[in-house]
Amino acid sequence: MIEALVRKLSRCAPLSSEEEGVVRSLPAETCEYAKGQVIVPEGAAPAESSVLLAGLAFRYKALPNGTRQIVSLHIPGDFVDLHSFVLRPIDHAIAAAVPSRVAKVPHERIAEIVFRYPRLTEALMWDMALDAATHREWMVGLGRRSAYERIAHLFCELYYRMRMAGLLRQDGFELRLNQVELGDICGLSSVHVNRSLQALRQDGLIRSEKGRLVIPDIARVSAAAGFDPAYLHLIAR
Amino acid sequence: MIEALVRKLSRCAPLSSEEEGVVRSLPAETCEYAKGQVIVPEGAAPAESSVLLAGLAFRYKALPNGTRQIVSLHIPGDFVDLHSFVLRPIDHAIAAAVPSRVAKVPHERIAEIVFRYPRLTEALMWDMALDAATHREWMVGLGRRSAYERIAHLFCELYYRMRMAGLLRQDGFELRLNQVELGDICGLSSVHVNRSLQALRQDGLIRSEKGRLVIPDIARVSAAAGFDPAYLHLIAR
DNA sequence: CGTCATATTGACTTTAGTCAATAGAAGTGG
DNA sequence: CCACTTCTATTGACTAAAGTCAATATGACG
Repeated sequence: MIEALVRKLSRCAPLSSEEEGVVRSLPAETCEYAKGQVIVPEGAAPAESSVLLAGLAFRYKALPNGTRQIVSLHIPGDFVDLHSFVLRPIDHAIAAAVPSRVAKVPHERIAEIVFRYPRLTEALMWDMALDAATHREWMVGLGRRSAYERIAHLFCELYYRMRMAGLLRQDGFELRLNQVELGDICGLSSVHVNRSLQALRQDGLIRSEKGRLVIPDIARVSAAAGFDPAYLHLIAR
Repeated sequence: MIEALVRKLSRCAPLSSEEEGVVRSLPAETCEYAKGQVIVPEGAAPAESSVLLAGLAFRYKALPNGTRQIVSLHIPGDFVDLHSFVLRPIDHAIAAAVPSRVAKVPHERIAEIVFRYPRLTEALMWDMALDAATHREWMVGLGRRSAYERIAHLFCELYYRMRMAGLLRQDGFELRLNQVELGDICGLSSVHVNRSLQALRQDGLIRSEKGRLVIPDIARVSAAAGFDPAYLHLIAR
């Protein structure tokens, strides 16, 4: 399912069929990871970057006091650590949130792109920039939004990203994150996540089915969260 | 003072003198901005990226409720919005914190680099990646550190960045940010910033002189903040 | 000397965290 | 399919961190 990456990169600019072929031929191998397994440990200097093909992965930084902050969440089609091509060692760990399949792209292949395919290089830069834009939106949530809004905002973001990746199924998508993990994303304790989720359900904004999150009215949740999808640079699909 | 950018980019990999020349010739013009002036408004799609030559600038996102979150702070030598080359419109505003001089680099010049100078392209990608790494460290602070630690951490980061840029003067540096701005960086109210600063001073970790911040013992502040400079990718100077 | 911005303080409120117990659900081996 | 373990969710009682509001200083500057 490297196609998801091809589609994502073509959101930067339409790719020629040659360029698409280059992207398709990037993976050297694919690896499977179990739920909770570390894909790249913090401080490692991998010789390849990972593309998530299936599952759900996140990047996090562990603190000396035993807590951690999850700094990004990745769905299929995401280049999880493209930046490790230029910035090593990496400043965070990467782990699988659920059983996941990952394609490994050797850094030499990326170097080749930078040498020979400027338009594709721009697409890679675009992907890095999109990642950073998402970081910024998360910072806003962590710094200035209430617990309720943070969680609602995260769900809105995932709703649109899942939709873009073709993973939305009648107003809902698979999401197997527990409340501790949601807390590590939103900078909250799991107890407070629990209470905020209850409030969101009470208000009819979300419905949780086993491993699935349903958002019956995305406009209402967006309003509650102060969510504006502009930073995701979506395109009509 | 485009030299600061040349030096910064060569932290990725040594640049040839030709490549250095290319960087030096990037700016098309330089602009002056007054304290508080907006350099690029949120939602704009500039045709050039800004390099800070002198002063202090920050990027921020404004929220509907009137608050804002500052998402990055820039010192001379920083490419403030390199990403606007590939990701437009920009998702945040850029403003001068103090009177500042900014060089404008037309995006065509960057495109030229991507077409003809792969090693320099990698250096630009490195700069983008470094920006994102800083975003991530800020996320950790916003999500998981106390007010006291957040402020101490910010000061540690600035200490090392200033030192790298050659702007450190006997354990201190110029820093003209008021407590409201510090609050917008750290996700705190100005009142709480005030109290945390008092605690930091009380503990002998910092000293504030008019427009200057002095850190007599960086090791002690680093310990208090849980600061590890690895994410800044410093090099020996 | 007065004005404006900024810093400081006190009193009080709110949000979110902590701790500990209980309840549910999911998965496992027999 | 059942008993059992284990993880996850939920609840209550209490604490602590940070926010709010409003008043008062302080300081830079024209």
